Amino acid sequence: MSTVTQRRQARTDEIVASAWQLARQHGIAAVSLRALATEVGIRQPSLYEYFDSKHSLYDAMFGQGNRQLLARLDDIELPSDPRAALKAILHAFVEFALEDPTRCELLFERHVPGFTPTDASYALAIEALDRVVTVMHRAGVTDQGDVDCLVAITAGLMQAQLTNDPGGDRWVRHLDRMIDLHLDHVHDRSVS
Amino acid sequence: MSTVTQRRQARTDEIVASAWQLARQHGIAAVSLRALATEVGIRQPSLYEYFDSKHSLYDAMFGQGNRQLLARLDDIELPSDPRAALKAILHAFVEFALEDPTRCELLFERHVPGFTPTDASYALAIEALDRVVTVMHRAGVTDQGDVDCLVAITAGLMQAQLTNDPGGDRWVRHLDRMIDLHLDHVHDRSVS
DNA sequence: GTCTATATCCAGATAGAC
DNA sequence: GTCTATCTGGATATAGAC
Repeated sequence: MSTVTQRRQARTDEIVASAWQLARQHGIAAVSLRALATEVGIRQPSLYEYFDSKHSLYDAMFGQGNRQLLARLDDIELPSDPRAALKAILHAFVEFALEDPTRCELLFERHVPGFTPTDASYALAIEALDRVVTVMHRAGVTDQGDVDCLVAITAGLMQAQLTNDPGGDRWVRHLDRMIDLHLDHVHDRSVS
Repeated sequence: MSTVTQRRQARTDEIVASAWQLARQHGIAAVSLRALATEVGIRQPSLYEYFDSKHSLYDAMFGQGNRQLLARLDDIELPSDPRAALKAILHAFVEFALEDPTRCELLFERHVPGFTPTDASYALAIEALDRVVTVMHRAGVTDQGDVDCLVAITAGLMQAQLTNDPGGDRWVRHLDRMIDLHLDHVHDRSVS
């Protein structure tokens, strides 16, 4: 990679980082290109050297967030016990979501009116979900309905936590219990 | 109530109804006072005769939505069996939410940046939740953690349904099964 | 690649005549 | 109670000089 390309990439990364900072301060939907340019230390039109539109800025943020999620899922060492492995990966997912509510807004909620990720960025989100589903399969959760339920339960606890008590654990502390309950349920059905 | 007051109230209701209509077309956050005035057939500044600010318009919508929810919960005939009653009221809740995604956005999600309901309106939301919790208590769900879980599970299924398949039942069709599973779990614990 | 300047459009809110 | 006119501020995006 040429030095020019490197510099450009570094600048782009810096802009995205500043955008996240603004988003954390005022909400993901309230990021304006004016404020972003000020934050970076350039004039607003100069941003168009790096992003075709505000939409493409959001897409870059969406992609980066999902790459962070994938990296996180890569980092965890999955226990060999399938049930423990499922707990581990779902915990990692929830922890990732809770540690940055703003990132959560962009990645998992619909807080940016009119924004839809490009296919390339969306593929990253699909891949992350796929990894979770794979671990579910290994734990014996093969029925699509059961997968849907477990995903919804995890998301429900996470969402309630984020909305009502960010930083606390009133809801997410029940995650393990809910996973056990559901896995037992799935297992009981398969043997009967 | 005087005729003048009646007329004024009728006009106010009409404005709120038009606001809901616009919200359903373009999203709850995209309601503008200009478009609203056009829809009603008056000029934009005239809206301030009925609402002090856009915030207070949202608050009126929030209050109306919650009053509709309370009316719905009043309407259903609760079975005498506590478990059946819980299923009935949670189904009513979910059905209410799914039949109008836009109303859901304002009542249960955070899709209006900067909007927080007044205490009076928020009290209605609390009352609705209280009614659900009361039925939970009667079904033996007395532990706050269990209440939180059931609420989160219901919301999780509802949210997944709304986001991924509005109008369908891929997620919400599991609601009864999840309620049974959870109630059995609560009961097993209490006898052991 | 960054700038100044500007186009274009939109928003919520207020003043004051009628 | 409704209007016209306007204030004030914001947004994204583009043109073209340097």
